[in-house]
Amino acid sequence: MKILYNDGHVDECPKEMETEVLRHSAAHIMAQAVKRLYPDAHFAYGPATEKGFHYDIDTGDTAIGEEDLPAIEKEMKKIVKENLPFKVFSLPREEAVKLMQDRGEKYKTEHIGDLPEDAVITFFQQGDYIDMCTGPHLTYTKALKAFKLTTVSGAYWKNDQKNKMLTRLNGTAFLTQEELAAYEVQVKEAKARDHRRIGRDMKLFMTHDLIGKGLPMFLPKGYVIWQQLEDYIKEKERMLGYQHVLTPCVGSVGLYQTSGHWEHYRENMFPMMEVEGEQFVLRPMNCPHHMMIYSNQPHSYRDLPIRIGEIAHDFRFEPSGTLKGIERGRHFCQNDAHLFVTPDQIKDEVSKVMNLIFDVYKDFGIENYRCILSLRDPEDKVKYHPDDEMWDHAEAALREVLKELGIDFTEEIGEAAFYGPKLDVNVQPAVGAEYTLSTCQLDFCLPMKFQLTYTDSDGTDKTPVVLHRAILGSLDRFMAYLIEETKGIFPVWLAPLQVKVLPVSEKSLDYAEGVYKTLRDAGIRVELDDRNEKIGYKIRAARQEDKVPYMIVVGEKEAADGTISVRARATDQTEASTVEEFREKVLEEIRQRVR
RNA sequence: GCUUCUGUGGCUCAGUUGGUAGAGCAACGCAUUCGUAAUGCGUAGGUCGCCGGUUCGAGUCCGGCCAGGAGCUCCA
Repeated sequence: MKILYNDGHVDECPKEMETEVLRHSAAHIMAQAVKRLYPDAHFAYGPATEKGFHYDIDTGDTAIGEEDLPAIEKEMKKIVKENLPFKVFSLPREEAVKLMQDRGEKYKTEHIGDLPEDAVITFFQQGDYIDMCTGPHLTYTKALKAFKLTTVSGAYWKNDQKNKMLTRLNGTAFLTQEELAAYEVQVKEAKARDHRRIGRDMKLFMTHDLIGKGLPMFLPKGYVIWQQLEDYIKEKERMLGYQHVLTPCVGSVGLYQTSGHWEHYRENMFPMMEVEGEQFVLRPMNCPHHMMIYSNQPHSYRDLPIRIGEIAHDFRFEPSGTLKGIERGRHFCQNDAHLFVTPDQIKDEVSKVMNLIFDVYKDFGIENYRCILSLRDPEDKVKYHPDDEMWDHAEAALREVLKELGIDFTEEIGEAAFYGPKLDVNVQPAVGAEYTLSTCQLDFCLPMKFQLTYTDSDGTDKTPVVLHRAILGSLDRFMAYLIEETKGIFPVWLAPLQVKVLPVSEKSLDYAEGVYKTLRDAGIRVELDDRNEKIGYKIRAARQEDKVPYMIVVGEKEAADGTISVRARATDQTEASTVEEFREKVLEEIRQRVR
């Protein structure tokens, strides 16, 4: 594939750049089509993305909706067929500004103003459409062979909420029709994996208007998984010296004024309520409560580190547009803990937290994640606790530990908590943007605000350092991720239903009941399908609806020789066993948490 | 919150240019007692998200609200 660079030369495109160039050119061709159909449209940014391309457009008074996409797509096909050549030219700044102004491109004009003084301003043109752009691009429009417009959404100009909301037209393009078709299949499969769909189909959780938006409720089967996760992580934490507490979901406004949350995050909290002249809020996080637990009694340096953990209910007034099933709600349950440590224990404790995170990921088979060191924006003195020395120290400490542990990470400016830097572990869900699963945060700030102390070896009072950390993040979100990773086919120890007993006919019902009771009494989550249906039907239901790991088929044959026929969901293989053997096997799998 | 799209029985969907609702699966009943991915027949179930408007008449047109999807912003 030949491509045109902004210095005018044409060259063979490096393989790894082909799709990106293609998509970027597709964005230009889409813009050209839009300009033909909507002459008053003004264009902002139109990049290639990981999944396709988009262009942000100010459509003036005429709205472009999804129903308009076919017409735009048709016009694009026409442009492709016209096989227009891409041309490139550059202009001095003044002339560039004039060209864009003359064409009514106010966003492009503004963009020129943001470019550095010495920037070479280049334009790509196909037919009568001219776009300010650094390229490179295709050489002819006919090279765009496989594309599709997908959705219309909105995006703020320069991604700033204070700016105008533009119309974002989204599409995707591939080198071949086959790749495009494969992509469409993949999108369909991702939708089928969406935790919201599986959660409803498998009756794991529900929502209802009368309860309120962003407030999912866990149903019996979903709560089974929840409880397993809770037991699992608490056990891990106990082994590492954590102590668990229970604190209320409400706190006084004064508590959050002390912590600084009231000043920094009041907008994201449910509104204050007043009773008997006292003011309270639903808590959005647990740090202040745990600070108060620490300060309940004096501490010696010998007591540290102290690790306070809680499976804690929190409430945050998330904007309605950000809510997403159990991945992000207005109520959620954090796997939270605060570690109170001396300065020279920081490294050791951070590395223990990171090891715990990776240990847990290994247990669940989570492999696709990335680590981010979230730093403050030094310019932003409002959002972040103003103490540069503290910040430099904390950020350096965290960075050093990560390097020592050999963890790959990227740094992101302006992503820190107001009280300190974070190490976030992010994952990509089936549908939508990536999110943080686990976090470890270093905090020199809140211990000061709460005047926490410990007595050091020299008899003086010192301020402890606090590590905030969440391993499963919120149980809700972790469960959402697990649902999507497993497609609802959970390992035995997590499965809401572990075994289903399927009698071949009512003749073998008595024997089936005996098998059922043996397993139930051993603590195995088992159901008996005593419906008057054929065995094929019951297997289909157990597979598709329950996604149960083990199906036990019993008929007259089994009843006669006292065996059971075990069919594994994972392999669809059947093997004979005795109920006692099977019971021990399953119990062992549960104990071992076999994946 | 913003832009945009969507909203028909538990689920998946049909419903032509406005004339007072259909299917499959699930549920229930009857028959069948049947060996590893759907036995047959039958019954019931919806004032088409809610409210208002236009019209002789609205699931179908218009407005508002609610909820959901996609994305943007945000996520202590």
